[in-house]
Amino acid sequence: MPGPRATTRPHATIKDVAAAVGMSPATVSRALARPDMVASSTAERIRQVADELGYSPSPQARWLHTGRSNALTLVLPDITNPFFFDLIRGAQHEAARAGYTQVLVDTEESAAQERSHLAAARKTSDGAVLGGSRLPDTMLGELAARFPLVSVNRRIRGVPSVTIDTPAALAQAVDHLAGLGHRRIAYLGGPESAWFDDRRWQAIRAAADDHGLTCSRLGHRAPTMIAGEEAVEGVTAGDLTAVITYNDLQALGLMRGLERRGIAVPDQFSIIGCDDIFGADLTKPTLTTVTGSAELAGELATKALLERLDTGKPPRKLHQTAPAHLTIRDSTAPPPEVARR
Amino acid sequence: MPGPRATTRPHATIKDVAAAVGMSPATVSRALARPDMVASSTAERIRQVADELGYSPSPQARWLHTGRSNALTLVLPDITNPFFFDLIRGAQHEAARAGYTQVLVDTEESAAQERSHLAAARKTSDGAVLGGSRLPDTMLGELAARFPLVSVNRRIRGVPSVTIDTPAALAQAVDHLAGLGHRRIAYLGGPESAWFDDRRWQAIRAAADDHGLTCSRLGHRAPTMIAGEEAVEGVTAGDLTAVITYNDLQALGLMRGLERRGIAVPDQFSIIGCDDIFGADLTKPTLTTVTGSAELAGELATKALLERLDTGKPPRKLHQTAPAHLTIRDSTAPPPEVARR
DNA sequence: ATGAAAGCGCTAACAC
DNA sequence: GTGTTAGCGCTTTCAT
Repeated sequence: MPGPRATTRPHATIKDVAAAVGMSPATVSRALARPDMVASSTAERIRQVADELGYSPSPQARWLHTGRSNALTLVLPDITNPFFFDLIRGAQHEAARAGYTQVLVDTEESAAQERSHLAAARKTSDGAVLGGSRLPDTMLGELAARFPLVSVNRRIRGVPSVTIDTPAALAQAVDHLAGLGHRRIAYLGGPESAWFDDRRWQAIRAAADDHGLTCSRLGHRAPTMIAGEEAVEGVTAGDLTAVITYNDLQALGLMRGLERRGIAVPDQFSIIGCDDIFGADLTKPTLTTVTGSAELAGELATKALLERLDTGKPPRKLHQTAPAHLTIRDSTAPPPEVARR
Repeated sequence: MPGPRATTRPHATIKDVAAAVGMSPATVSRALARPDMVASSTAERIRQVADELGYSPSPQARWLHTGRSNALTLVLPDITNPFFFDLIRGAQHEAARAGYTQVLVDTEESAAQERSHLAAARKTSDGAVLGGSRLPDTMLGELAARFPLVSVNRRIRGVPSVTIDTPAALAQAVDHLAGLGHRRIAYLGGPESAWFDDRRWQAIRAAADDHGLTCSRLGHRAPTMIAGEEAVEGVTAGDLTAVITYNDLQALGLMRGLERRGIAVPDQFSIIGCDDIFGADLTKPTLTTVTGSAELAGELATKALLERLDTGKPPRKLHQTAPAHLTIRDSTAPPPEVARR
């Protein structure tokens, strides 16, 4: 019985090619993988016949021997967050360049999903890049010992990582606000499970201290526009004149929320975001934010992963940093009390 | 010699499990795949041991017999176009639900890359969803005969497809403009290789005719913000009062371009986009545009692909349509001559 | 209900 | 330079 797959004709196999050229499968294998181990004339002939038959070796069968699938997995907490777009593209570029296929999975911010996806990734790919993992450090450390892993924007003992240096740029952001005359600012936090949340807060607070600014922390919020919009109450409750948010999505939401309340940005209130996602320069006012190349981070992470795969050892530079800087746009201005003078 | 992969311990195999429970690999295979073919007590024991050993069958080895990789490929011309984000997520959802892995590839608008990626996809996955293919119809038709394919937003003879019904919504868009009093409108075209470009134009022209509007076609442009911004000249050259663009990216770019020229949207000029991407409601003015669920389209396409895989036959409904509608925001208003009265 | 054995497509020793 | 052979992890007859 033909069965369900009868409609798609099976691929030509190495045997078909071998039969067609009247040689053994081994010779065909060599001709294709290591042409120098074979008479150049036969190599040529085999290549040609393989082409005619549309043959190319099956990655799966090859895997049995080599243990390599030539695929990498990119694990993301939320594909729809624009921040990840460039990361995806950077990683994809680098993977393709090295002849690897990229598998993309979205864990939808769920640690459980991340676990199961990683378990699957172990079987189907040679390694994984984790963009903002939600799993505990210990688990990631253990996993990384058995399965090549590179973490993006989260530093974990024993796990190679690439981190965008947003803390440095956030210090610039505070400088910027201080320079404008702001005295009372705050940080609108991200998810508790986000490794970077605390780092960003520390960087901001330290810089605020340097300038003698009052700086409070406005709890933990989801990294979404909705969450930013909902934060309006907390933001307007005190006597703040500026807020730095965990990410741009929050900043955009907050901006919308303030506008709806009739609070003008930046005249009455300044906002600084983080990530410089698509859309940050489309709003009115455009968003002052921290720009770091997620694309570069994706490239570096994949490169590190590939290095690990090639050498079998952790990459030379275990923890890498990609630069970031403050991009000043229109959502920041002197606070009302200064502007009025 | 240990070799490069010495650091990662190999997975437990079916043999390990078999040895651990003192039974044959065949029984283990059955216990896991068809528990009903095995004594329930042994099935239970095997499952438990497999768990302890962290064993699960290798997809690659399984592929040798079944010819199935349990992976689907999603082929996109440009990952960074926000339009595709929801498509990605919808497809991913559906794939995950059915126990499939999703492989994502970005062809960067290149037909050559698309070809080579599809060739690779044939080996590594069971089928592919094409989001806006740039390949000729004939090639896709032939390929689809050998490899399960579903096309999104492009209808091809013999290839199952899911199309977002933007033409219907664009007719609404023209109605909307006519209702506001516009008499001379235009369509800013997309890439020539985009199947939908002509369809959109036809829909707009037909609707314009119905209303007795003058409607011109403003050539072919890349589906990017830059291209939209560059189109300002052409748009302002005539005596137009409104433009409908191929997609939102162009619309956003055009809006920016007009603003820079001091032309007020919507008071002096109305703009309607297409896709309702992230950012379309962030701009000021917010963008009137055509909203269609790319997520739904991704889901439907993947569902159709899975049906094809399960039954071996083309899906019941070869060509599906996902609804779309006009979302009226702030980038459209009566033209100056009407407003003045 | 379970086991033995063959074989999927390919590669890598090991002959010759 | 090329062929033979064994075997990767798994499923599936075919026996028992």
